[in-house]
Amino acid sequence: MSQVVTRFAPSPTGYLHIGGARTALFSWAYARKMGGKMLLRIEDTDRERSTEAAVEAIKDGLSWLGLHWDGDAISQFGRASRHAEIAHELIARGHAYKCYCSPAELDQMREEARAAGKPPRYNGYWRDRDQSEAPAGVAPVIRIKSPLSGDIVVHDHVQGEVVFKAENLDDFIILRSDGTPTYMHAVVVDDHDMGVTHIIRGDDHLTNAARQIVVYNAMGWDIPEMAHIPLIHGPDGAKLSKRHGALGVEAYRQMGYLPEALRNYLARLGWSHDDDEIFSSDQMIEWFSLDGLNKGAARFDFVKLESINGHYIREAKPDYLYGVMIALAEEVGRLADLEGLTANKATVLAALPELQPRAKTILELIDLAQFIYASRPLPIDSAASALLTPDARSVLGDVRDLLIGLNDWSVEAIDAAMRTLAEAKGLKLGKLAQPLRAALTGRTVSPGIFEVMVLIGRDESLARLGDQIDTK
RNA sequence: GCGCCCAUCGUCUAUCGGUUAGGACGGCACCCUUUCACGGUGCAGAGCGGGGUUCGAUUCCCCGUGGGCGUACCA
Repeated sequence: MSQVVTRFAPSPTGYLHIGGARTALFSWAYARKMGGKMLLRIEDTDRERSTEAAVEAIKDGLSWLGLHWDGDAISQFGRASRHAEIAHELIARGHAYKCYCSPAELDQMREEARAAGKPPRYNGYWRDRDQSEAPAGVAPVIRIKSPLSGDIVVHDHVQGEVVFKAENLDDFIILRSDGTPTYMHAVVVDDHDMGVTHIIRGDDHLTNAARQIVVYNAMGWDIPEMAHIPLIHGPDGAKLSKRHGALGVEAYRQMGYLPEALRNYLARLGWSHDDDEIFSSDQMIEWFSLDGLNKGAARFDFVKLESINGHYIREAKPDYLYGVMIALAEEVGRLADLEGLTANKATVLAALPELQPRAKTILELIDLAQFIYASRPLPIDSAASALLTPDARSVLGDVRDLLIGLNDWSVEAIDAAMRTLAEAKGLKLGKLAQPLRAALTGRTVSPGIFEVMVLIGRDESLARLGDQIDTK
């Protein structure tokens, strides 16, 4: 059997949205699994809506997710002459013809069909009409002769055998009056010329598959294997709106998601391998098969994405995370954080193992690191200031006295000293630790407060403590 | 309107005729604990409705219902 060739064929009218990313992921995984190739074709025949910026956004998105395509991206628009050539060949073979109908006539046909309870379609007016009847000055379109009877069946790896009655398909346009190809025609010619063996795409194309088969048959070309995967829906079951996640993958990066987490989450939306939830790209490639694809649409769930993201943050190496934090702070314009993170690299790196289990996104990770480079006197949030009562401040005075006399500035030594002090004063450790946390971080939530003290150092710790004791 | 697709806990899913219907996220409770997380333990939670087929249906078939997609000289 020949080598497997899949393709991802987005139209560059915007960013790489989440549904497209998943389609690409499956095409990529299948190609890798089979030792084949995944090609990238930019469907830019709609000159009005296609932009170069979108092409770049799509490529960036794929690269960020680690979905590398083979060879150069192919521009569909650049192949227009080939599409026209095939359209004319189809006429020569008697499988297509020129149609001179006006838009008004077409509208009327659709109205009549609808009124008769039939699918709105072209009635084949010029199918067998002699070209000599052509009206003068009208540039014709080229339509393909769709079979008049019988069934067209799509053999789909996900949906099974899907049967369409020929009478429900009309003679659709393959070449516009301006000589440019329609999508339906260009896709077939390109997939054939590119040697695509497996088409994996959204099931919004399932009906199109039947029409495309008409073109394959007319040309006598082999029909590729097909797998129409269900679409991703929003939390409400309806189409995915922007508010519900229909964003470009770069938006996910900016929200602080790791590419490996997004990739893992997307993989589990519509595909599964037993009960496995967390897996690497390599494992996915090893396990992937078209049989594992689901038929029903899945709903996008940010909460689960966050959970998976949290997992990958916990597992990650600090230096990798540090790099992501820096890049993200820069990308989203958090300059103060970028500066603090950069100036305190060693401390941030040392703190990361404490921070990681507490963050679900990289943005949260940055927030958690702020205590390291916050400048004095620290801003104290409302919950923290509520802890700094007069009583608490006086306890902090005792804490400071104790700490000043401490020779060994380690977590163990501070811990032991604090416990002794708490016991001596008949207080629970929390009564000392919470006000201390408020004073040292300005918040009520942080890593272990003794770890914090070691991280920021003795001088800074005592200074921040002093700010709260002396200010009152 | 017409055509096509889909349907298991709130969500993502396992099951490929016989299971106490399993896992994950989320929820709740408890444990751990200087806060918050992390981690651990436990609990609640599902086969859309109705007909068949079968000794036996979540699983196969039909109807209904509910979603989705398509129906362009867009892709």
